[in-house]
Amino acid sequence: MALPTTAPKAFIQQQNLVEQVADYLTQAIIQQHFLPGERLSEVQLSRDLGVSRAPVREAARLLESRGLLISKPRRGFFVRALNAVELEDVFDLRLCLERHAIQRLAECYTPEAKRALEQQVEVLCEAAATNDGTRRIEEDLQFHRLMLHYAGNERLLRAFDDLTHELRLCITLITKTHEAPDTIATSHFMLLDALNSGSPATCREAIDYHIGVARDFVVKGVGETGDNTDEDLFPS
Amino acid sequence: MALPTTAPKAFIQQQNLVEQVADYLTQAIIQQHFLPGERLSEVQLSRDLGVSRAPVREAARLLESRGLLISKPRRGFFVRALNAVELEDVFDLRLCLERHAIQRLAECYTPEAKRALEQQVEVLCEAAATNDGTRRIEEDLQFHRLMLHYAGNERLLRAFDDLTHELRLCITLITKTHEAPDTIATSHFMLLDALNSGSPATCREAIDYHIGVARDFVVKGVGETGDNTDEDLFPS
DNA sequence: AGAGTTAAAACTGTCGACAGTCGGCAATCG
DNA sequence: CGATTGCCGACTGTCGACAGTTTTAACTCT
Repeated sequence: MALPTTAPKAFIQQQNLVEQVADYLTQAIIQQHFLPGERLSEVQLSRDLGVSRAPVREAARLLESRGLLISKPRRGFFVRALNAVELEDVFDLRLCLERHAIQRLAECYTPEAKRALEQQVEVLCEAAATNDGTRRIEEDLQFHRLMLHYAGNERLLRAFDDLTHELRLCITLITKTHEAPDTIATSHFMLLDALNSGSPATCREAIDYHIGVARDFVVKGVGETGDNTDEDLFPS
Repeated sequence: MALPTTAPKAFIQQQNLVEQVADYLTQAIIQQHFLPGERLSEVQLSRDLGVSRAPVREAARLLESRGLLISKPRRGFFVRALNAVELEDVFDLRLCLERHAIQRLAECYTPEAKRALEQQVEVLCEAAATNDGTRRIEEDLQFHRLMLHYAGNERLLRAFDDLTHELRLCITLITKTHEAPDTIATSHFMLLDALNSGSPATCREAIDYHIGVARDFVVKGVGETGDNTDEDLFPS
């Protein structure tokens, strides 16, 4: 009963309508087809997508749990908008998670993990040379995701994934600004070197610097493009 | 699937049906009226609660995002069961979050925060003297929640809340085991002392010790009561 | 003309129903 | 007697509809 390694299920088993709608909404929000604070009409969405409202509602709840949408009772779902404080909080939590992860990883830095991370840095450098801002950011996030993965704590990885959804919420704002490919490369090689050294202190320094740079970059980008400090958008 | 003894209809009167169902399910799961790995039938739940399936489905999705349920396509929702590895991961992430929080808190330890935490320790000590295991644990968690709260990062607090839902999944298993009231008290006074000292190193030591004790306590409790290592319950 | 009031339109929350699918059971075949 | 195949029941995924509420727009009065 052994199946071929390449999953044939992918061809046969079309995924749920809920997941399809969720994917569509996620992409639409990330690509700013729906602007922050904008209200999403269930009926209009279901009409546009050719499905009923039930899958749309469930998909919206899914995205709400991921922090991409906010629901107001009897009002519907709104695209989440991050203000400056929330953005700081997101990066602070990211620092918290990645500090922990890199130190755990340093404790059990297998050759496999080393190889995977080095390969991903190569891919990242390649992407950094292009003009595709979205791809640069995705490959960057993928590198960090790999770090979290090889740190060996699934729950930690899930927390990181939850966070990246919110990151993507505003990160497209800065895809236009072009960070120098060299900077990106060195920045990540520093992390690899720190892992090779095996020193917790060095790892911590490296990740602190790395995320600090990323935070400044995003905060600056959001500040320039116009931040969303409208408090009405964020009911408790 | 035996219906919990508490009258269901009484719950369903006031706010969002979805949230009411979610609260009901949460309580039922925490109080082990639904056992880990057990399947929840949408139709039966909706019949028992006197609502239609839509709110039940949405509530189930909510609980899935909180890690209390797991959905299998075309099969339905199952009560999440934590195996030993996942439990370790949960406590590792908790350590990560609380380490960060207590150090942030030490940086901005206002009198208000100090007072609130001291008061909560009093409440906790009072609860520790009783035989109400659930209340002991809730007051304990509330103390830690306050720490996270006064650390001043809403997103960090949310991550912690997400985690506590999973903690409660298995924590009731040990409500019977009775930790000495003195131990609980000293354990938390240590944290207050560390915060008063203002030393990051001391804070870190205190929280490491504190959570280490809690982890050992829970892991031991789960090990005794019978762990759920059934891999079938955890599809990717 | 502007502010307040009221009526209509649109939308969300909830419901019951239908169809496709999954798991189990029995009958059949080797 | 064991394995396989076809069938049956139960359940999930999805849909369209109704009721209550919110928003919008028209309308009246000053």
